[in-house]
Amino acid sequence: MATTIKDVARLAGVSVATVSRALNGHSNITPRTREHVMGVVEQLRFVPSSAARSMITRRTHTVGALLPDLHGEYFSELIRGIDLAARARGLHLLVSSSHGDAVEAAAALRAMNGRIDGLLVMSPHANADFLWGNLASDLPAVLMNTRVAGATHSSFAVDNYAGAFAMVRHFVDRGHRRVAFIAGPESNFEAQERLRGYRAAMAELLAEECEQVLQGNFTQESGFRAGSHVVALTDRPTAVFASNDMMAIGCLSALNEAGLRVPHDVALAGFDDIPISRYVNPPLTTVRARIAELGGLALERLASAIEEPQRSTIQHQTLRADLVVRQSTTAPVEPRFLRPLPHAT
Amino acid sequence: MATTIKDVARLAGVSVATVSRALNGHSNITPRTREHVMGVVEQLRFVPSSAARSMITRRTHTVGALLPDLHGEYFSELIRGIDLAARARGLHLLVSSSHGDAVEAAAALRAMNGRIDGLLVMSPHANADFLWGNLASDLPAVLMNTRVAGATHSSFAVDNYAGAFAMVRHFVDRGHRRVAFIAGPESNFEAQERLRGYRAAMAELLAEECEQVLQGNFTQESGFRAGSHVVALTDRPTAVFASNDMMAIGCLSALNEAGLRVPHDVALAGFDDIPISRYVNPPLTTVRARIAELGGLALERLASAIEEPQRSTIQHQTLRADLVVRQSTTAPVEPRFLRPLPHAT
DNA sequence: AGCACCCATGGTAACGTTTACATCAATCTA
DNA sequence: TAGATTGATGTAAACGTTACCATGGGTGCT
Repeated sequence: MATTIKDVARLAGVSVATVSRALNGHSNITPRTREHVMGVVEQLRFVPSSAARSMITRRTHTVGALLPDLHGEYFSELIRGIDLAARARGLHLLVSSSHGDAVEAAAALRAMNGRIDGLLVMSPHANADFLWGNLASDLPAVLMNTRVAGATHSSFAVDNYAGAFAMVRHFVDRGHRRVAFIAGPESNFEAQERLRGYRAAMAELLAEECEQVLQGNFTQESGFRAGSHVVALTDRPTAVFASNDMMAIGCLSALNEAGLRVPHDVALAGFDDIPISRYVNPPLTTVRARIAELGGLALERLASAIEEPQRSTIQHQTLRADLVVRQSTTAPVEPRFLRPLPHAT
Repeated sequence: MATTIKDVARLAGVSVATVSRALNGHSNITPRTREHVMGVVEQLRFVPSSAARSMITRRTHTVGALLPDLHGEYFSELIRGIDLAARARGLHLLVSSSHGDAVEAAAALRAMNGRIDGLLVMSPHANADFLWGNLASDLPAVLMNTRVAGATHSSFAVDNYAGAFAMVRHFVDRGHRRVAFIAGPESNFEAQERLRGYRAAMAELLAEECEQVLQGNFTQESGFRAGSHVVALTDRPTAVFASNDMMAIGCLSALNEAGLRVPHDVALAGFDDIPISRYVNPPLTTVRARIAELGGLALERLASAIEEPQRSTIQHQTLRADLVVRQSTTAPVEPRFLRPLPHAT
């Protein structure tokens, strides 16, 4: 049988209220009494039941994270950012991912009800109806890289559109004309935005050229397939812009296997700047999405929305997505002649 | 104000007990009544308070995961495996990571107390004393790749020792004599085991040669540094065995920048077989650790320990770690000759 | 027809905390 | 010195659910 606050009270010779006050650091208690009580708490290795506690305080000190399929460094970065910020705030993190469809995601959301004080959402299934239908109306929530559902929730997003646009501009600046694009999953909001940025840039900067969009789903494997496809094209593009780094790496592998060298034969770029991108060969030009920061900021915002619901207003913040130029798009120089990389941080 | 079971009972014209029975699928209730009640539940969008529920049932339907710093694909794979298995069992997942030291980890553990029905542990700080001192004695726990603390908890582990041994044998079979090793963090149990495997194999298979161990901490960056170091060595090793894939990839990058080609000039291998390993250039020879499977198995075991504590015995299971030979250690062939050139015309 | 039994349902006591309110001693003020 | 004030502590009522026990209407058996 677990020890309860009553056991502590009895052994310490005080009332349960006093124990509670000691535990919660209330001011109206003698330091002497507090020490004494805490001593007994230590002795009994007592830990208050968080269930009972959160039943009455209506706080769980836990936030949920509704995430899409967890794959690759993108998500370990995201979770890392969230977890770090959560720990700093003394919040626990309940993760839920891998929902095949909206029904599953909805079920996951329902199941979280009552277990969490707030919710971070990054889900392809998340739209206005979905959230409205499955979220307790008074549950603070912050959206990440998700289709903004009216103005019902705060949101943070990477500027996928501008990032993609900038990348195309980079290619154009370097003289490329035939720039292919490897798209992400159609249902994914980020993928859509990146595609939109690509299309807009192509239309504006290379009006005479046709856009060329290859299918992909953000996995390395799909990048590999797209890469194989690029190789076989009659009018081969001189540059390939994969809409995330994982696909770029898969694509790179396919190009290499086909004997094409990057950037000599084909320039290649990705999106996200996951940590590994610096270390592939050649180092990958990409757009820095600062995923961990995104997660951290979203959590901070959520935490303050939880702490003072009245003061917090709905805000939408967009994080700059900066171009990170590395060798996969720069001059075809033998690696051995390159200077040490000026590593951007 | 949130709706409670009483509101449902009142509106449905039944007692709270009946509503509870309907919700929990008890048998002693008329289908007709159940339907009626569930109708009202839907109508009111009622979700039972899990705090109140777990207070009386002493079940949270949540498992905790105490993990080390989350970095890279290793952890996204691990979490993915755990999350998938947890979802299948209807369990929630509370993650806690990024603890700088044992004190922080202990605090995290304490804080989880009462919130979880069981715990998965993968932590460099976890040893017998640590667990005994901070874990409620009746909390089921399963260890993953962690120093086995007596026989107090079940555990799952990758056979790091055998995997490392096999990799050295692979190098030796291919004619290498000077095989360097990039170690992981000293405090990390897996790193220790891999190092031990390397040392044993060197002693047994290459008795005349000296082992050569370079420092590392499992990050790409440390692999990069180790790689730079390798380049500068007077008696350069012909093979480098990085004790995880991330470091291998970082090392590869350093070797490339220095103008050394893999596997032509130096053979290179990693450990883990994270998904990206297939897609680097050249594809990385490694040892498959099946991380996601490990996480899934550990969760399954934990779940059954939770469900029938009396029947579950303490077991230690070791997962085979198989060699995966790719091009980073095989014949020095120009990539361009590996496949017939598919001509783009 | 009468009796025993079953089973759906209702009433209510837990579960372990926090918190408003009551109490009481001690100190301060006039 | 008496009354007011402060501040520490105790008492008990919540919080929302489940589980035990009681109840009573219906069914089956003799």
